[in-house]
Amino acid sequence: MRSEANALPKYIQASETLIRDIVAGRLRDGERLAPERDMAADMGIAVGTLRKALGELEQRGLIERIQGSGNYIRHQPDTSGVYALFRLERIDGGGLPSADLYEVSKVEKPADLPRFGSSTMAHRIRRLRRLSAEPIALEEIWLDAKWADTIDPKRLSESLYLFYRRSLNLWITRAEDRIGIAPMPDWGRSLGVFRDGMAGFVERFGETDTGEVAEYSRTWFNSDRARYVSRIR
Amino acid sequence: MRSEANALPKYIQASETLIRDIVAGRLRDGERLAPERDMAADMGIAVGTLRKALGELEQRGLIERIQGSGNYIRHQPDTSGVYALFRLERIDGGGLPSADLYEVSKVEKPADLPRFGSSTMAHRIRRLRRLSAEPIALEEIWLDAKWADTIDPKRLSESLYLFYRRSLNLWITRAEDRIGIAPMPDWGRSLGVFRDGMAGFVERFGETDTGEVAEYSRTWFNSDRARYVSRIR
DNA sequence: AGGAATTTGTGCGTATGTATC
DNA sequence: AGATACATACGCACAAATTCC
Repeated sequence: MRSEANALPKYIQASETLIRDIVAGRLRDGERLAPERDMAADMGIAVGTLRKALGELEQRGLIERIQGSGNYIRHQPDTSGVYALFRLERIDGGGLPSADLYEVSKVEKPADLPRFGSSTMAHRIRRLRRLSAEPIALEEIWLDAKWADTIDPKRLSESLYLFYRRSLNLWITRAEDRIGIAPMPDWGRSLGVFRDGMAGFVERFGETDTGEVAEYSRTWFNSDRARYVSRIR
Repeated sequence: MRSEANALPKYIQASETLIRDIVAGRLRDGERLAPERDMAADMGIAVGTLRKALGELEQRGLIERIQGSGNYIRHQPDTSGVYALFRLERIDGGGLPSADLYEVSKVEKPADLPRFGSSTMAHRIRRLRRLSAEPIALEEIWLDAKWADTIDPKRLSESLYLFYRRSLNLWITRAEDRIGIAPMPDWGRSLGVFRDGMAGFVERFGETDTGEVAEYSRTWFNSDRARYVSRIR
């Protein structure tokens, strides 16, 4: 029973409203939501419909539902949120991620680059990755030129995905990583990440909500100091 | 409203009944289930309750629900379902997984093994992993002895996780993988997986629904032939 | 081709169980 | 122990997609 033709189901409208409120920061981490009956009344929908929406949020890990207590926001914007896509950690556990910018340039996509995106040009970003100050990886990101004419290196100080969202309105929501072994790249010598020899190697294809591949990146990490972590399900 | 004290919710009873029927093969792949109203009547529960159970099955990928048509079994016992946790693929893409059993033994957990599970003993399973017949990895699985007194190698022919479920009633639903580089193990020489040198290395902690770590495994894979793939979000 | 029958999807309201405060 | 709040369960009505005749 939909109020308007062609409208999305109410439970999806409700969940998307709540998701926007959470990621926009209007609802803060740890905060308790209003009781389900009150929220449902406010939104003009039935409790069962709202509960279906809350179920979606729970699945995404945005809220925790505790019987007899309430529904609580679970959203750490600076760890799980922005760094959700960063999968390297120190062998001795954890570590706070940071990055030194090393190069930003706009170039023709080289022939040996995997195909992605629609433009023939791409921005190439090279960074030195650190975990708790220790250099652990070299990173080379290729951003399809479709998403930006130019990139101001001054604005790249923080998380790259944060920059994508804030400055380019580009939301990378999915990624496919392929992990293997490869020799470290020429441009990375003398940066103190590796002594020599082989490195852990991560290829990433970053996708938007629509499945478009906007970004391709390669990361070489020192497997003596760091490893790639994947949590499944 | 539960018919008996301490009983599981009806929707969980219903979903578990259906799951058993599917994995036991009583319901075959592609088969259409009876209409929801009929099934609910047969099981003596309300349609909404049954639908919640069917939602669980859909999430696990065991059925496909098509509006206006019906609910269909989707269960490829040896591909997507059981191998959902297998993350290696050939560099040239895909490949059908199989395994040769190499050793099964019950041993005291060595001191250098990471801590997991409650028992001091563990079953050690060593396998050669293939993708489309080509050897690509060595695998060493440590299953906490809590879950089985003995393991019959004859029953280990197929998927390990299928064996866990069917024979041990153990459901591995989550895992944490850590990927790096390591030298291949001594016991793996002469199995034709590697020429020499370093291998991709995957450590896995397999968890049950309750978060208990039941299994720890190490996999060494030939990075010339295979890579680890992680799809995010 | 088209309409009727079938089947799943959405939405509502209500009653009761159970965990938390 | 009582109040509050989420969880389970039921039944019904209508919408939307598919199938059948």
